[in-house]
Amino acid sequence: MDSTKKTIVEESIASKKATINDVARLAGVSKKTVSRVINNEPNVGLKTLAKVNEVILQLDYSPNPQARGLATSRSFLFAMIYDNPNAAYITEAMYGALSECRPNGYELVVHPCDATQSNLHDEIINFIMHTKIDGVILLPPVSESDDLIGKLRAIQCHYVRLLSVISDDVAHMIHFNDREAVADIAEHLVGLGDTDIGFIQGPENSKTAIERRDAFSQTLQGSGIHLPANRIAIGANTFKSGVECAEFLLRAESPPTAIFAGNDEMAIGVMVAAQKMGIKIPSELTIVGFDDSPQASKVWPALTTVNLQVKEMGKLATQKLLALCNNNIDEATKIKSELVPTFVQRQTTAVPMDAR
Amino acid sequence: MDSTKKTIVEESIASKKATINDVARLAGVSKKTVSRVINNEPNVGLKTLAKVNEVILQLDYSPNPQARGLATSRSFLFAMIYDNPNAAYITEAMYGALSECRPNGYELVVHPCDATQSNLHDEIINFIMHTKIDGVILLPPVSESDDLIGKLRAIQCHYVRLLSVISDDVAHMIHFNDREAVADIAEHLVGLGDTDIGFIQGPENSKTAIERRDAFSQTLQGSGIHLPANRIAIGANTFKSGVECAEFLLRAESPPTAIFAGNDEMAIGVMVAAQKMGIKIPSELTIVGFDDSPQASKVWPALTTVNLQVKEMGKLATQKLLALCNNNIDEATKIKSELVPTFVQRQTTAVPMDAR
DNA sequence: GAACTAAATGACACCGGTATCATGATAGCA
DNA sequence: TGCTATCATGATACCGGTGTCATTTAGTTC
Repeated sequence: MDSTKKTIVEESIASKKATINDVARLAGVSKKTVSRVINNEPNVGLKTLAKVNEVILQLDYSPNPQARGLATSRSFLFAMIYDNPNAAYITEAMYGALSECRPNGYELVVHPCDATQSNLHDEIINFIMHTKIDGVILLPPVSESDDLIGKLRAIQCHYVRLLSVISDDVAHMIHFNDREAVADIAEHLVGLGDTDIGFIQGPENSKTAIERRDAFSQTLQGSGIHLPANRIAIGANTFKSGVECAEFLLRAESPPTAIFAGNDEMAIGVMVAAQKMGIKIPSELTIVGFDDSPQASKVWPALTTVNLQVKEMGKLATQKLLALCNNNIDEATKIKSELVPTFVQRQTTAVPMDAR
Repeated sequence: MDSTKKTIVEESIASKKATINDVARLAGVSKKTVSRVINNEPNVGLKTLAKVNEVILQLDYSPNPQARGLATSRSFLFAMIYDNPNAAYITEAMYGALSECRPNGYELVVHPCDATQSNLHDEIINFIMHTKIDGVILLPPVSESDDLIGKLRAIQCHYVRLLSVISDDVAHMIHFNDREAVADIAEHLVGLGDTDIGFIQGPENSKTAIERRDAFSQTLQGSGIHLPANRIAIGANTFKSGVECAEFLLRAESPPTAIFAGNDEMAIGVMVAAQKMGIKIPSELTIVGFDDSPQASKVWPALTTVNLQVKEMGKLATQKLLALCNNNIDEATKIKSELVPTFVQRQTTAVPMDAR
């Protein structure tokens, strides 16, 4: 009764969300003038500006996104498109993106997809056409497809891709310098005194995976260490493949003293495989991962890895997207587009060779 | 040159997204009739129906969501609101929700939030008002707040909450039967022969955490086992607090032989703490978690836990939300609203007491 | 075949913004 | 003082759908 009454009152208050006409009437101007104020258009008198802003505040007015979208054929929606099993990676990127979306009146729609799907690209294009998404952020590995980018260009959809290899102009890309990070790892291992090192790479069709392998091999080469083919195992960036590849490498007659896995998932697989086989970490086997996933610091011993700064990437990508949507390509170009991952030393590389 | 030309042509083709007027003209009917067809309204002639559908297919027409939204004051957007550090939980829930959103023409917006923020609820309400979100899915623990629900009701926003404790009508809630799952765990431990058991609970202000503790304590009681206060440690559902609580419990003069942690994060913390202290799992310490997070199967030994079926919850919640948005409360009520988590035995509980 | 009912369809206003263009006001300058 | 040039503002059409209500068409009934 009392509560019912209160609810009704509250509803009636809440539901009377103010429109631009309400603001215009109360401020004694036309709705076009209110529109000017909302969009920071020039040529509004100072007194008018103040009055309109006052009324906007008073009515807690905010423009109807649907109406605005209809008039301008925009949706004020960005989408994050990913095909990536790493939940932490995704949520981090989302946090970063949202930190820029919200203050600029955009919302973020999620669009996970299945890379094995044959018509994947068309499905994505369809999604964008039907929802009128203003721009998309592409996470690796789906960001690596130039075919998809071509289709996005064709429908004039703004995009920014997160990539480990430079393959677009800087206005449309955030690039994390994998080579440099991988070099750090190689040098770290060399510094520990390891000379017989195993490597577990990601899938063959991933540019990132190949890039990491080549950078690793080349840096080792620079220190006079050769990475032979039988020390390379090809995984699928999954925990299970990490276990399998580790078993393969560690079952060799004289196994390597260190293993670098192309991502944390696989590195943790290596740890589990080693522990099952009774191999002590790090005194008998040094392990390095890549990603700094949350699990890396939640295993024992804690995993040495590389932090990709995914949140920061999501943030920068969104800044670029916002610039692109305002047709300000210059600005999009100026925004930082390269991040250097940071090396994170933990316990899996804690014992130098001469102390083992 | 050639490529430029091609791009322009593609653009011109792509940009001429058909409108309802195009369909109407080509089908020789009024746009209102097309609207009827789109919305499955009754009273459309069979021949007309066929013709319109044919043209729709031919033009690859789909209605403009902004225009539709403006006319009906809907946005065709759902939001997932969460304040939960567990990335896997979130992405699973998202997958489940999306599997229902997409076929029904809805998109999913993400809205993480910060529980420590003082004006959290108002911020959420603001978000919904400004974006005209049609309905929200609330993940725990933010789903536990009745204050927030009251505010949602006041602005007439549809919602469905994921909860471990029944505290709403079934049309607005998916309930996972924690008590039953916790009872399974308690019985499992008793079955192993453990009688001295430690418990790490989540934060005091979480209903779920309290629920789990009470259910655990009561089930043990039923088997004649008492859970004394000094065997209970209060954590924060985080890895770090799991480590700390484990250290507290295991440093006792005669430590428990088994520990049940209120979630996997903390359970993995227990594992790391035990391993640091040189305690063997499971031969010297039995451990059980709760959540079946991806990590649970990626630690060694693999963690015994409980699978909450989060994806399924996201799916069911969205089904209810769709029904609610169609003002079909009956249907929303009928959709399954209770899930029984499934017990997942792995290696951390592999050795019965008499074999230790 | 007239009268009546129900089904099928269309005309038109409307949702809440933006874009275009016209108009009024103000200031600068000859 | 008169005449522009520029700034400030408003009138009105429009974006692409949906809701209301009037109208046409087809089907019954007697």
